[in-house]
Amino acid sequence: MSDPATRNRSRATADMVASRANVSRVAVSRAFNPHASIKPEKRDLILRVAQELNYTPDMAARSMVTGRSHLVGVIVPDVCSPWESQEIDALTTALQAEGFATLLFKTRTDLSMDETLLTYMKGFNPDSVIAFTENVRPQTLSRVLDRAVPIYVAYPHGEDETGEAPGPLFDRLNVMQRDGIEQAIALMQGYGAKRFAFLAGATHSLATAERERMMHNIMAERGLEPPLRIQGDYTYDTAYRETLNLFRVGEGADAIFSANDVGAFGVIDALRHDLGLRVPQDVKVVGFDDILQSHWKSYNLTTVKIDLTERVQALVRLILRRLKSPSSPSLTETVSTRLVVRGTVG
Amino acid sequence: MSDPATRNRSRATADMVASRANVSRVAVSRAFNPHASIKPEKRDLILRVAQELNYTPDMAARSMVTGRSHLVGVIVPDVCSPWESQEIDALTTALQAEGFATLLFKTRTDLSMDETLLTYMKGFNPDSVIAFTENVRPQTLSRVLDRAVPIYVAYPHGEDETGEAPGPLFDRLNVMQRDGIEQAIALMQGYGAKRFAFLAGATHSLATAERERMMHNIMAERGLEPPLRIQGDYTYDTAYRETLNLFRVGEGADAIFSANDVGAFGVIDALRHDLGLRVPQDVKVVGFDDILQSHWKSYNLTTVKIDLTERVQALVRLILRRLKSPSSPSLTETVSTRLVVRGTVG
DNA sequence: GCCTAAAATGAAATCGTGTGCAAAATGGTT
DNA sequence: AACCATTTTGCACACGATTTCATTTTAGGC
Repeated sequence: MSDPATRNRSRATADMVASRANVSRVAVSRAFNPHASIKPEKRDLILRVAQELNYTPDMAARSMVTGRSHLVGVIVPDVCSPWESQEIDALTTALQAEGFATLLFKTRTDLSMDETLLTYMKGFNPDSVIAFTENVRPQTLSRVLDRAVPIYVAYPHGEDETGEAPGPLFDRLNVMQRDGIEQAIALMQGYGAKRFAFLAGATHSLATAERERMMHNIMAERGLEPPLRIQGDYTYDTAYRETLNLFRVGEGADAIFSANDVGAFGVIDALRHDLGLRVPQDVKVVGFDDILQSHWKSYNLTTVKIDLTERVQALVRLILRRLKSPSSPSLTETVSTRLVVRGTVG
Repeated sequence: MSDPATRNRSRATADMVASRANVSRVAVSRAFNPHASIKPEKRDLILRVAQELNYTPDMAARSMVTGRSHLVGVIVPDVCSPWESQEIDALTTALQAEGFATLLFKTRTDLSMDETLLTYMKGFNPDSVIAFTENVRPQTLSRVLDRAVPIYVAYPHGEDETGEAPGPLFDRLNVMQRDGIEQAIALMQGYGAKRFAFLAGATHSLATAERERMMHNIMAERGLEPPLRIQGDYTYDTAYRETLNLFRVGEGADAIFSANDVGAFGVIDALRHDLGLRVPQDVKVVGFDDILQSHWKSYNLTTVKIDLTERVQALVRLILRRLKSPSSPSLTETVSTRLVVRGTVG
């Protein structure tokens, strides 16, 4: 009864496998490590016995000694948002393929609990952290987490109000937003748009700020007057409401560029179902992201596509490279954008 | 230089905090455990020093001795699916509030890699596992994972083709699908629907099977002839295509009940944009789930709502109760459904 | 100031694994 | 058969915490 193999009903350990296979515990460890040197027949035997006992190496114990948890922390404000859920989906798939598991955390929209959340996450020792949110500042991330953890912020980093740059330990994932935006404006202009409007995302978002700035630049270059501005927050409901406001109180527009697709849906529905305007005949609409819903016939949205596969692959490439050589200089990957033409312009 | 507090640049350990605060490592451990007995001033000192050193207890080390990883494994086929992403969102929020982190895994739609995935997940020692998928059979789950891990399958368990029941260790989360379905049929019938059709979800899905069975029962009770059947797979594209097929090749229908909301969107778009039929005047449509997109004006879908908050709270309640008393008899929580009336029936 | 019950303390054992290192086994050559 | 190079093996330690348990300190009542 003192045989470790039968002592306990809970998880099997390497010791149990060892005693059952008449080998040392070290051999069991080596059998599960592809690079370790162990006689092939011995490894086969051990793996067979391990399977019988339903044994799997304990990641927690393993991570203590190797220093690798095989966990990647992912921070998101809303898993429900189509774009974010698609990013999480693609990322989880890619990480899984590389042997990492996704540790998912949700931030609240207010910034109050940031540090608590990050501190909690830190306890799990993620090998890397990816923040799909602008609710957490990069500076806070790098302060709370240990500097040894590679951090990725899937948005333009920018400097915050303190003027402090994120520091050299941040690898960058650039999205060449300009290409797609330029194509979008050109297309709308080509179909005769005169009065442009920009539907902004959340106020503190750097991504929407960058998109807006580029739109201004491009329009100036083309001799167009600056666009009107609608303050949104990336949600359907706000986009809907503020579009009504623009056309009822304000002057209206004949071309609306939304900082994201979901916002564009709100714009379209407000125009069609409440204002009695036709899209694209009366008003042209372009979105940003190209989420799965954008090809649904009710919207059939012309939009600036960020290639998600390309983006996630670049991200994973950055992570793996950084984990392999933690002190190498800061890297940058660049992802392109391009306009996907559907039915909301002309 | 041998002072542990300054020895290493990486994560701070309890030892470093201890030596810096002139206390024993045990005291540090107790300072972070709310129930431990330690003099308040001492705890305050330790917590202050810990904060200075940016110390956080290592979950991996902690879990080895306590046996609790504070991880909950979540298995999902598609994070992008609106319903599932909303479930993950609500669940992650609820789990976070209870001190658990979400460990997210994606299954492939084919069943081939099941065991590999589960085995991998097992290595992380999740305290509990929730499968939002029918791609993994409960039997496989309980076989691969240790029986000590409470498993939740967020779908009707049913018996599989082997006739083997999942076993007594599964707590159950029942969804009272009948209430909502009955209301839906009554409403459609009240508005004069004569010829019903059911848009089924994926072929192997037990949830869609149950919905279909109930629809049949209810219609029989009301003296209605059995509905036509459209084979879908929960996706928009298939729903769209098969609806076209039903009306072009088949006889058509004037009331379509979809096994999920996304499918209903496909139905609506096929009717309106391709078949030139009006919803709800010519064809009435009801969905199932009530996802966030269902109130969008372009669809404004009448649908059977599963209360997500209620459902997730029940799930978390089950998990916590099971973790507290692992050997208590199998529990069942029940979640209601009800019809949300919008604009696609009358 | 003394006695007792309760609270606080720290040394040592423990959880399950990977790794450095020295010893042993193996295989191929002369 | 003796030699050397290479592979394989196992002991002992490390990782970073928690938890007994025996001991010391504190607090409270007389």
